[in-house]
Amino acid sequence: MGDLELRDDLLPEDEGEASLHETLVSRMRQLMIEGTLENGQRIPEAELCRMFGVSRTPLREALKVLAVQGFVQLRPNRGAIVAPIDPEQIRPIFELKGALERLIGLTAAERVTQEDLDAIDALHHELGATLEQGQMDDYTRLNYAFHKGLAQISGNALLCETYEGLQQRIWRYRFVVNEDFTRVADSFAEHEQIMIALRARTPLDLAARLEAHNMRTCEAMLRAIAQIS
Amino acid sequence: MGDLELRDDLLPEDEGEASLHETLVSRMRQLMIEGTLENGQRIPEAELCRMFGVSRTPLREALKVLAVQGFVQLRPNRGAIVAPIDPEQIRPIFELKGALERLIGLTAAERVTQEDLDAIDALHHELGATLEQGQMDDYTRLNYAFHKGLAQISGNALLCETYEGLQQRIWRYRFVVNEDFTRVADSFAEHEQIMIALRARTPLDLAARLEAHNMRTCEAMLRAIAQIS
DNA sequence: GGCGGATGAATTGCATTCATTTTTTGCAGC
DNA sequence: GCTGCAAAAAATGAATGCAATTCATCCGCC
Repeated sequence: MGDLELRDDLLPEDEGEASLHETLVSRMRQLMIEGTLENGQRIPEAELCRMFGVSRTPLREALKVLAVQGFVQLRPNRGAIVAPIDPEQIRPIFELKGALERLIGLTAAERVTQEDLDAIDALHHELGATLEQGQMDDYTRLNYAFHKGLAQISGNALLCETYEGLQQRIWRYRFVVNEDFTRVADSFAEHEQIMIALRARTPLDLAARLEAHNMRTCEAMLRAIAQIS
Repeated sequence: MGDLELRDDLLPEDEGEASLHETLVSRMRQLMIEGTLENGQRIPEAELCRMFGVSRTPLREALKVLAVQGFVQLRPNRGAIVAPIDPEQIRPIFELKGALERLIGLTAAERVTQEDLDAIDALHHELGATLEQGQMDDYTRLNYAFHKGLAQISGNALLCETYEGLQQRIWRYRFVVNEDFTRVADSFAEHEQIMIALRARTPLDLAARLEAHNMRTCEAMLRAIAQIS
C-alpha cells in the first residue's frame, strides 16, 4: 500500500467510452446503411453474435432498438429482417423531412453564429472540391455532414436527433441517386443558394430553399428507383 | 381423426396479440406518462420485475426502447431514471411539434375525406360537451385523440408516429396546463377555428392555425410551470 | 464531530440455459 | 413424382447465473 497511484479517471472523457449496447446499435445500423445487410434479408441472431463476438442478450437489445428506429422489422417468433423500404415509403419520409428542413431553415437563419458560418462554409467548399474531382463517395459523405451541420445550427437537439434519424433511413438509397451525376451538380448549385440565404440570415428564404432542395432530392431518388425497377 | 376441426386462425386478428415486449414498453411508458413514476426517479430493475412479473431480460429490452423514445435515461452501470424533462426541454419539443403540426395541416386539408370530417367532428363535439360539464380529465383525453386524429388524416404513417411520440413526451405535463381553465376555453375556441379550416380544406390556413394553437399551448405550459416553481 | 477510505450488499451487464415456437427434414400414402 | 403429415432440428423468447461495477455502511483518523 506504499505507493500512491495517480488516478487519471478524474475526467471521464465522456467520449470513446461507448457502451457495448451503443456500439452494437451503431455498428448494426451501419451494416444496414452501407447495404451489407440487404433489404428484407433475414437476420439470424446466431450469425450476428459470431460476427460481433457477443452473446444474444445484448444483441437482441440492439435489435429492439433498431426496430424502434425503423431499421429492422421484428416478426414475433420469426426473427428480424432488415426493414424493407419500398418506394412508397420514401415519399412520406421526405415529406416529413421537408417539414424539419423548413424548421431548420427558420431557426438556423436566426441563430447562426459566425463560427457556424465558417465551419459550414468549409464543408461547403470541400463539397465543391470533391464534386470537381468526381469523388462521388466523398461527396455523399460530405453532403450528409453538411446537412447535419445545418441541423445542428438550429440549436434544437431533438430536432437534430429526429432529422438524423430520417437522414439515415434515406441514406440506404443514396447510391441510387449518386449515379445521377447531373443531380449532383444541381444539388451543389442548390447548396450554393442555401449558403447565400444562411449568410444573409433570411429565415423564410433559407427555409424555402431547404424545402425545395429536399423535394428535388426526393424526386431524383424516386426517378432513379423507377429506372432501376 | 374423424372430426374436421374448423380452424379460426385464418385471420390472424393482428390486434389483441401484443407481445410481451410491446406490452412492457407501453405499460411502462404509461406509468411515466401518468406520472406514477416521477421525473428523475430511479427505476430499479428488480422492482419493475416484481411489478410486472417478468424477468430482467425482457424488462431491460423495454428500458432500452424507452430510452430511444426519450422516456427514460440510461446511465451506464448506474441504472435507469425517468427522463427528467426540465422546462428548457419543453420549448424544443414544441418547436419541433410545430413543424409537424404545420405539415399535418398542409396535408390533412388536402387529403381529408368526408368520413374523416365526420369522425373528427364527432370528437370535436364530444370535446365541447366535456368542456361544458367541466370534466377536465375527459377533455384532456379527447384533446389528445383529436390531435392524433388530425395527424392520421395526413395519411403519413411516419408523421403520425413521430407526432405521437412528441405528444406523449409532452403528455406528462398536461395536468399542469389542465389547471389553467381559461386556457382550456381558449384552446377549444382554437379547435373551432381549426375545424373551420379543415372543413374549408384550406391548407395554409389550417397549417397556420395548428401552428398557432401549438405555440399557445407551449406558452401556457411554460407559464403554468413557472407559476409552480 | 466530521471526513476519507475500506468492506459488504445491492445492482447492473452480459453469458448461459431452458422452454416454446417455427422451420426443415423424412416418410408414408396417393 | 407429388402431397400431406410427423418428427427432428433450428431459432426465438424468456429465465437464471455469474462477473463487474456501483452504492451503502462502517470504521479509523484528523
